[in-house]
Formats: sequence, structure tokens, C-alpha cells
Amino acid sequence: MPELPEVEIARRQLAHWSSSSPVVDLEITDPAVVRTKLSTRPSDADPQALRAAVDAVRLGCDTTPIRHGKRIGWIFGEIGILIHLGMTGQFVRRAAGETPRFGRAVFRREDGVGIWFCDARRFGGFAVVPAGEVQAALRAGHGPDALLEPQNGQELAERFQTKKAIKVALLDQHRITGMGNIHAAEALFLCGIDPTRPAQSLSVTEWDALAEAIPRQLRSVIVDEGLDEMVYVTQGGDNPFKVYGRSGELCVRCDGTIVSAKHGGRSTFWCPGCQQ
DNA sequence: CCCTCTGTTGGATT
DNA sequence: CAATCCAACAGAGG
Repeated sequence: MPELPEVEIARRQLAHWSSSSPVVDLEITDPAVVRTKLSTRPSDADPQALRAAVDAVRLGCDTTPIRHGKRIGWIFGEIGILIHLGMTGQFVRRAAGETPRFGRAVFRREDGVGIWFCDARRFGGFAVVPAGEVQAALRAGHGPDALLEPQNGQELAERFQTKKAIKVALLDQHRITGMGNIHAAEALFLCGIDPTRPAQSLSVTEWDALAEAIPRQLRSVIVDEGLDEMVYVTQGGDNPFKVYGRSGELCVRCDGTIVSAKHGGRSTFWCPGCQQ
């Protein structure tokens, strides 16, 4: 379930898994994974970029992958591979000869171990750019990273001058990048702000509270105990969230009941009791 | 078995 | 600028 924290975990996995044995090859098991751009459409498949990426990885010289928002950049010599996990993308490590379910591409290590990109719904993909353009490509059209470049209350207020509902605006990656549907709802619960409020209507105090809540929420999800054991917090049976997916349940902070509604095509959850 | 509904992403269209 | 549609599937529920 990639939002910024999961993408950061994926980045660390790539860095960690490629450190003990170098990546020497890239095998594409679903050609549609390589796109003309970092879009969410497999129909944008780019055969030429695919070959360039494979050749670059074979030439070796990988660097530590970098992240901006939900995008990852990984440089191999002259070529940069941009990665977006889409909705269901993730990296898993498998022994030589093993193929995971929904495997779309695999960075093959010298020792045979595969670092697999798996993506059931195929919204995720790679795009290939010259190495020198990686930084710019990662930032193109995006605001500051919600975790690495936290904004203070005043900066947030300036970036969110809109009548749109604050929760919807938080998903605009050009204002700040990294907030997704789940953590936008959770961050607003943390600071007690009603997600349906027009962004413009927030007070100075509320902007300060939100500025603090955003990195706090994101950081809380990045579990960093043993890179080999890393698990997506949003996987598994239990719902780890305070409001997301809890429509009809009692609020953990007051005696209210969590409600939900669609905003901008996505479901939002909040507690009317303590989010004003 | 089959049909309907929902969905963490973002881009394109209206 | 903003609301809506859509991509391509899995999975859950009726």
C-alpha cells in the first residue's frame, strides 16, 4: 500500500538488498512495466526505454536509490530508472529460481538473488531518463517532500491557498508531495481538523498543528527494525489506523462515531466529535 | 459460479 | 481551477 512511508521503505530495501551483492542484470517479465513516462498506464509501454534500462543495469555501477514523494530514482551509469509503485507495487527478495506472484521485473544480483518488482494491479511502472536528469525528473510538478522537507505552518498556509477541502488539497502532489489518501485522513485526525473544511479557512494555530501532524503521521509508519524483516504496516489483518476504514466505529479519542464520505472520488474518514 | 462493488496511485478529460 | 472518468486488476461480499 504505497504512500510515502512505504516508498521510503522500498527505497531502503533496494539500497540494503543491493549492498551485499551487486545488481548485474534487469529482467523484464512484463514489458508493460517500462513506460514512456512515470504514468499509471501499462498501455504507455516503451520498448526502447526497456532495452536502455536493461543495458544500463548490465553495465553495472548502481548508486543508492533516492526518493522524492512517492517516486524513486535509481542510477545505473548513464541511465536513471524512475520507479513508481502505483497502488499495489512492492519489492520482494527471492532466491535464484524463485518467481513471486505478480512479478513484473527483477533486478538480478550477482549471487543470483532476485529483487522483484511485484504489482498485482499494474498501475506501477518504471521510466528511463538520462542519469543527469533524475533529480529534476523526480521533482517535476511536485512540491517539497512531506517528510524530508517539512513545511512550517506559515509555509503550508501559503501553499494551500484554495477553497478545496483540506483533505482533498493534501493529495495534490504539487503543493507538498507524499501524502496519500490514508495518511491525509490520519494526519487530519491527529491535529483535530475536519477534512471537509476549505483549506483557506484554517487558522494560524491549525496550520501549525497540521504542519506538525504531517511528518509525525508519516514517520509513525516507517518501521525500521531490521531491513530483512521489513513489513508494510498496512498489510495483514488488523487495521492499524485511527479513522481510515473505521466507518461506524467508536472514536479512540472522544465518544464520537467515525463517519465516511467521498471527496474528489476518494473515501475520507473522520470523527465529527473531535475534528472541527 | 457469477455479478457487483471498492480500491492505497495519478493522468486525461470535461 | 475543479470535478469526473479512467487505467487494470484482485479481492470481498451477495
